[in-house]
Amino acid sequence: MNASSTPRPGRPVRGSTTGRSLMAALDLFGRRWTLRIIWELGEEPLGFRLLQRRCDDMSSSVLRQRLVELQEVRIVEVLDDGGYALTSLGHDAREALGPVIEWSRRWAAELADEG
Amino acid sequence: MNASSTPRPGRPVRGSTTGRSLMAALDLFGRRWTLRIIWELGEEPLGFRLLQRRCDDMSSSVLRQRLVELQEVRIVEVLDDGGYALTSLGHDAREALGPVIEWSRRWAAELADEG
DNA sequence: TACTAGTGCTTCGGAATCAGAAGCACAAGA
DNA sequence: TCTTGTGCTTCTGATTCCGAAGCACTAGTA
Repeated sequence: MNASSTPRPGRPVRGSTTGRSLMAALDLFGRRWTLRIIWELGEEPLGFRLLQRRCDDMSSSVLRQRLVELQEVRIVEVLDDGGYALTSLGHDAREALGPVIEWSRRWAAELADEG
Repeated sequence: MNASSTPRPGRPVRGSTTGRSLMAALDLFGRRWTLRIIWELGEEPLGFRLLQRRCDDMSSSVLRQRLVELQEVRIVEVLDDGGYALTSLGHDAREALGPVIEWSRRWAAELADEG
């Protein structure tokens, strides 16, 4: 794990010299499974293995990596009982994903017209 | 390029496309540079090399790959003059990203409090 | 006292993906 | 003709991801 590779606003991001917060967010979200993890955790706090199952049995090594990254940037936190949960910031992020979900329905409908 | 590997919302199953279309979207967006490309193309249509520059000089091979994928799922189209542009569906997707941008600002502010 | 089953997490080899330099064919301008 | 810029491909090495295996620990069961 290279901790310093986690994209953060205010600092240069992978392939970026500007460090604009949006680019940091796009980089963070543009990593496999991160969006999905945020989505699944939004429903309810989950333990490691259960969360893994919800994410189509993604590999445990990557899941662990993502969880560390998301903790570093305060989107995910560990509860007293050891479970993983979204922080308030994390919940905001998930809510911000709402329109994306609506869009994906329209997208699905449009693509279905052609097969 | 394996064309069939591009995530698409599944065909309607038992009258509902809801669950799977979101997962397909999360998978599609969870690929490096995809979100960024949609974002940059939202400003205006761009040629290949200019788009590449806007995306922090990402590698041309990956850019080409992403553009093919995004064309397959009707988010990006090629104009008569050869430039790349978002389709109307693509513009909708970019607009759906609006709340994510607002969120990223709050995220930046909160993370700045600690360093 | 086992024994079992579940947990969070790590390790590691191979597979898939990405990065980035190089270069090709083409077009427009000087 | 010579240059410059374009879209795009190909190639090699680096990075990332996958996934099976297994470890240490806990809770329950007998």
